[in-house]
Amino acid sequence: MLLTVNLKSEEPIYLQIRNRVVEGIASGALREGDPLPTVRALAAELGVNLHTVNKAYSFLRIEGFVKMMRSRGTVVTVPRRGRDTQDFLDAAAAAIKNIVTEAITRSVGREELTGMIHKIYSELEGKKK
Amino acid sequence: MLLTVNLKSEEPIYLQIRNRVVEGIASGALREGDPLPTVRALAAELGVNLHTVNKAYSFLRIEGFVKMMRSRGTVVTVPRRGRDTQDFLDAAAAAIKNIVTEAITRSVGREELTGMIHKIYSELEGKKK
DNA sequence: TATTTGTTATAGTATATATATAACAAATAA
DNA sequence: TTATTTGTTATATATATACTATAACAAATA
Repeated sequence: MLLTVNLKSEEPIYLQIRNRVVEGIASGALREGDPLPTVRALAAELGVNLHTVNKAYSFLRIEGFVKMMRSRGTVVTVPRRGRDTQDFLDAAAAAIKNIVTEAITRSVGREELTGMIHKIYSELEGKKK
Repeated sequence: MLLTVNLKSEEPIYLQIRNRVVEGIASGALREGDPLPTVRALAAELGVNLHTVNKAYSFLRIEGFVKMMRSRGTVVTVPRRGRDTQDFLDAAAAAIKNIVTEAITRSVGREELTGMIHKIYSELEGKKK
């Protein structure tokens, strides 16, 4: 199953679901128009509450990753470059600032961090066949 | 003042304090042995509770950034490479994975992210005179 | 007309963040 | 010795977030 979660993780369940969907889109496993499980079906499959899945899907909708349609279900939508992209870049810059700051205090060089970036790009884009 | 916080931010106050100290160490503004304000003094200066500052300092102590001594105060300690460094690298890899994943879905290239890394390294290391 | 599916509404539990007071313990200062 | 400083511990309260449990509603579909 593509959408799995770790109930013991300190990362909120709804964020784990959200991240799995984004990863699916990034790797090509999920494409424009692909249906996601219904909120009730995924909740039952994961052993969590309906509202937890609904929260994940609602976040994804706000971010432009899915389209929810009552009585029809939820499908994947690949976002185009737009205002959401700028929001992402701002958040990424803030997160990277924290990472780089601590890296410097621990004598971790920039090659080690840029290496992580290249590694994950390769892993995910490699799956896009 | 070096240690400032935004009380309206959604980032917890104790984490803001923690991050300001790490930034101070990264930029060279804070060095091994430098005293930090007492928990009561900084709490009064920022207009927050004593326990909020204590929580920030306690996290910094666990991470190896400060040494707290009852009746003497708290001083900066620059961590050396060790087990804490590996914990940091693991956390950094997880955070970067999330960033890269979303970047791919938004057609943001790796140069844009590695550029952010180089920019912040330069800004912080440039201050070290 | 019945079913499916997202949506909304309450309510309850647990945890995290922050505050407010108070008291304690150890080192230092007077 | 005594008083002060400073970190530490202990309660208690308030708010927000995460998650669960039920129930009902609304719109599209079968």
